[in-house]
This record gives sequence, C-alpha cells and structure tokens, in this order.
Amino acid sequence: MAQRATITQVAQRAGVSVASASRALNGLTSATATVEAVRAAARELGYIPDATARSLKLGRTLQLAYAVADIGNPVYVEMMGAIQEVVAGAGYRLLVANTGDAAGTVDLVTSLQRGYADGMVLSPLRVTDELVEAIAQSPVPVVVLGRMPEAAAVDTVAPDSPGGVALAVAHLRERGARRIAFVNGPFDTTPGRVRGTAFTDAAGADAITVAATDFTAVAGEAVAHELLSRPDRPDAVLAANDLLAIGVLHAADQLGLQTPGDLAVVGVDDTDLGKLFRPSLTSVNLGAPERGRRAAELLLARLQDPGRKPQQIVVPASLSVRRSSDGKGSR
Amino acid sequence: MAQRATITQVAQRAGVSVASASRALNGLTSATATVEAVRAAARELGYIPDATARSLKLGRTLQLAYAVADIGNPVYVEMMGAIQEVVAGAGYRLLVANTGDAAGTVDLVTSLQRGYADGMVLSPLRVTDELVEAIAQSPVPVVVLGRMPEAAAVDTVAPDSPGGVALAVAHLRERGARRIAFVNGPFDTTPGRVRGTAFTDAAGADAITVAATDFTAVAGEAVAHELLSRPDRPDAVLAANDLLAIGVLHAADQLGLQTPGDLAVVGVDDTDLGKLFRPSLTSVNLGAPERGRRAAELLLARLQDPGRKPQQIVVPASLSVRRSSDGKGSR
DNA sequence: ATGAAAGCGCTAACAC
DNA sequence: GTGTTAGCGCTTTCAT
Repeated sequence: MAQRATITQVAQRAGVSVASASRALNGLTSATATVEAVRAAARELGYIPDATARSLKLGRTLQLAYAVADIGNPVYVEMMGAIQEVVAGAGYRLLVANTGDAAGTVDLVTSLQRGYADGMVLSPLRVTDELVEAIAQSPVPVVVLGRMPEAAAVDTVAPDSPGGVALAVAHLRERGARRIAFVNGPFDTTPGRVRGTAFTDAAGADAITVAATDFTAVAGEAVAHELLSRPDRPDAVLAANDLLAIGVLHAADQLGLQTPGDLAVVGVDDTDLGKLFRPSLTSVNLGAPERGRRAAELLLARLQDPGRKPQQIVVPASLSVRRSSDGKGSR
Repeated sequence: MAQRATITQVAQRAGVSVASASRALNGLTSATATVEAVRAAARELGYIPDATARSLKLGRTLQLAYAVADIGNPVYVEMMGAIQEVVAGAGYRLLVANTGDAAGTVDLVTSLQRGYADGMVLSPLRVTDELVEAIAQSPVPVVVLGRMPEAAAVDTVAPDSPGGVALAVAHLRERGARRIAFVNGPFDTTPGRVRGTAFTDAAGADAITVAATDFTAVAGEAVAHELLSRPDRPDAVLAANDLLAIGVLHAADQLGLQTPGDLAVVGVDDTDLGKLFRPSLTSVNLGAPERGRRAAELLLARLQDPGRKPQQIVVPASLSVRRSSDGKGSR
C-alpha cells in the first residue's frame, strides 16, 4: 500500500505553481516546456489525481448507480452488463445496489441526495407513490427501467410486454393450443400487472391465470403443480418469466407430461438459462441488454442536457422459438 | 431534481456556527437546545450531508469495489450478493466493475490510486506479475478471491478445489466409474490450473483431460462432443465448472448417451443453474457465497487494522449429489 | 502563459 | 459548549 502524491508535490518538483501544474495536466493553455516539466514530475512521482477532491471541485462524481430489486434474476445481470459497458465508455464508474423490497428502493433513491452519484438507472419491481415522489425529489437524474405513471415525467425504457405476450399467445395458438394458461408472478409488481393484463387481453378473459408468490423457479413449480393437476388442465402455459417457466417444466416433468407434446411452455425474458435448459425454452425476448443500453444512453443524454424533454422508450419484443413449444425448434 | 442544502445554510437557520451544526448532527458534545435547533433546521431544509465533501475531509469514501473478470458467470453474482450484504451492513456502498481480460484487471487495480474506493475485493481469472505488482502498489487494501503467490503477502480467500475435486472423483469411483475424464477450462487461468492439477492428482496421471476454450456451456459442449465420440470414451466426466458440465450434458444428449446411465457428469460451483437443470447436476460446492462473505469481512478487518498480518483463508468444499451422477439423487 | 488566491462542503483542532 | 480557523486536493477565476 503505497503513498499517493498530490498535485502540490508535482508542482514543486516541476518548479511551477499548482495552477500551472493543473493546467498542464489537463491540457489547457500552457507553454510546452511547462507541460514537459510537469509531465515528467508527475511520472516520477507516480501522480494520479484524487477522484474525491476532483469531484468536490467539479460538482460531479463521474459515478452512476444501478439499483435493482433482485440481482439474483439473471435478466437484471444482463441489463447490468449492458449498462456498465455504456457508462464505462463515457468515463463513468458504475455503482450497483441490490434494493430488495419497495422500501429499500425508496431509501436508495433518497440517498442519492448524498451526492455520491451523478445519476441512476433504476429497475423497480413495484412503483409506489413514495418512489415517484423520491424520484421527483432527486437532485440527479433517474432513468427508470419499466413503466411509470404519466405524471411522473421521467425518462423510462420499457419492454413491449403486451406485444411480446401477444406474440407468444399467437404462436401457441398456431401450434394448436386450445387451452392456454398464464403463470404469473405477484400481481402487485409492475411486470406482474402489465404481463397479466396483456395475457388477458391476448388470450381472452376466460383464460386461466394463476400467480406464483414470486418470480422464481421454485414458486413457479409449486403453482404449476396445482395448475397441471386440474381436470381441465391447460395444453399450453405462458409464464411471466423464464424462471417461472422452468418451474412449470419441472412440474410437468414430475406429473409425467411430455413437453411440448402434452404441454407447450413459453417463458419471458429469453435468458441464457432458457437456452441452456433441456428442452430448450421458447421465450419472449424483451430485449434486456438493449433496454439496459438505452437506459444508460438516456441517462448520459440527460446529464449532457438536463433540460431535455423526458423520453419514454419502448423496446420491441420478439419471440425465440425453441423446443419447449415446438418439436421442430432447435434443441 | 431538487436543490440541496449545505451545512452552512443549516447553521445559519439554526443560528449557530457551522462547527456547532456539524457537532450537533454527528452527535458530539453540544447543548440540548443546540441539537434541537440544528435538527429542526436540517429537517426543514431537507439537509443531507454531501458524501464527496465528507470523503475529502475524512480521507475515506465509504465505498468498496468488487472487480470480477466475468459477471456473466452466475457464481460471481452469488459472490457479489454476499459481498454486498456484508459491506452494506458496515455502511459501505459497493462499486462493481467487470474487468474482462487480464490487462483490464490490472488497469482497474491501478485506478484504485484515484482514491474512489477504500478497498477492493478482486476475483481475477489470471494472476500475472503485473497484477501482483499493481496490488502491492495499491494505496488501499485489496483482498483476492483465489490463490496468490506466497510472496504477495495479501489477504486471500480461496476454495479448497483440490479437496472438492477429490470428493467428486471418489464419488464417481464409488458409483462404479472406470474411466473418468476432466473437462477443464483454459489452463492458463488460476481455476483451470488448480483444478486441472487437482484432478490429475486425484484420478491419476493417465486420466484423460481436455480443455475448453473458456468456462462456458458452449465451449464445454464443443470439447465434450469430441471427447465423447472417442472409441475409448469415458463413463464419467468431471467438469471444471457448472457451465462446462451443462455443455457436457448437452453433448451427451446429442450423442444419445443416457445420464447418468452411460455417462455420469459432475460440475463445480454448485450454482442454481445446476440445481434447475434436468437431470439436476451433481456439483462440487466450493462455498461461493461464503467465500464472498469471508473476503468482505477480511477487507473490513484490514480497514480497521491495516497492520494486521495478511490472512489466507481456505473455505472447505462439499459435494452436492444429484441426478446427473446418481439415479437415486433428487431430480 | 503563469501565479496567487478563492472555494467546493465538510470536520477537527484549538482557543475561549 | 461554542465559534474561529485551517485544510482535505483539486480546478478556476483574476490579475499580471
């Protein structure tokens, strides 16, 4: 653990003032001789400017935060990777925080007022009034991954869940499905509500919908076990995400149902997990990496121009057909 | 985006000096009346202390960094979760950086000299001389997840890979395996070298070892396809991690081999991925969350006492037996 | 082109 | 117990 040199030491060694040293280092107007002397001194001392002091003076930290409710879900990791790439390219570091429940999310947004980050990309599971208020009060821009109330006037990047769900339902119908059921996550989450509504719209109000206690494979298996044991069991299931869908596949397997013969299964998010699973999982691709990228770009754009109009981006959906819904799909 | 109040404004409103305001807010000696006045003023102004200014004065940022070579590998996400939990409990924020290759890792460690974090947990894939040097030069403590040269004198938390590999080999032998092969990742990585050596030690020098181009399922499938097509094909495979193991399962499936009947497969890392896969994957549990936790604790301990002796922790391994190696295991 | 000096917001001596 | 003052390391006027 070595000691750090300050710009004062560099200036002394170069025989100039700190102001000149700063200018020379930052490429502002200064004589060639000065630049060389300062550079040499900096090199000899192993000088690296202090980020904190710089931040205090500049009024910005060159850090951005990514807050996510459940980092255990691979789709958020995919987004994080994309965000990291974009912000790193713009010279920002990325802070990651796992917010957990709704209260944790609000706390985290509120703590932005400490000024430790210049902005935030937020992926909330539930949007409460408190959260909307906290975002409005934030001293730095916040971009929300997901839907927000119109009045919030905040930059958002949302998936086209309704479009994606419609694609999945149409695909299953085309494959001959008669009774399509929806395995949802908790309805009080934004994805749960949006995807649940989209399914009812696409499949009809009489289509069966059940809700798991959370968006995990274990919860999906539990609820699917019950669903698939019914006398009027469905011949196709759309699950609200890939983890739930894998739970459904497990339940089907345990009940001796063939996939896709007896039961076609489709997930949402098109994660690597679904591609690796056997049978490989047909899944609605909601463009997670692209959403992450767009959100990061939106944040950078607002940092550049705080006055710009809030933008609501919707990323289109597609369907990745695989074996779980179609014997002819890739394994 | 609201405006932020400074401690000067709070002091003015409360009718005291900034020093008194600071003391009152931080719970140092001050009259009850002062405390109340300051608290009231702070509340009214919505005052929240600025993290950057505080850092500059204190000489610490209350931020810790976690640098990882490949955030796409779920085992690192598990570690991140554990680290985040520990450091958050101690009042630190967690910065996450995806370092990519070896050069990126060195750059990242070097950039610690900017002072944006008070310490770092590092999960390198390859340990180069440059990296050892960069860690030695770091102005803040670095804890390495994995093995380091003795001379490095740095805190480390390593898995007991040899022990884990031995457990897996013994298990496979006990299950009747005659020809056990090892599907490794790149041998020039630390995990590749350590696990490869451990396998040779446990299974004998004549045991087959092949190396995939990286630690992914796709690479594992490619190399396993070749391995399993040999006339002297193995009846059991140990893979260097779960992703590779799933690649092996895919290859076996494609070649019409039954698991575990024709081929028993064991992975390493015991990730959720392996638990969800069908057949569920027997895997060497190297205690990823515990390693993450221990590393974070080590970092906090060194922050507390910079003079303490570097500690090398080894976390014990265990074996999670599932279907891919044992028909009687849980699905 | 350069140096002196101010100041970002905060905390910690130090004197009263 | 409180106010005055210095200063963390840096950038940026403002004179010169």
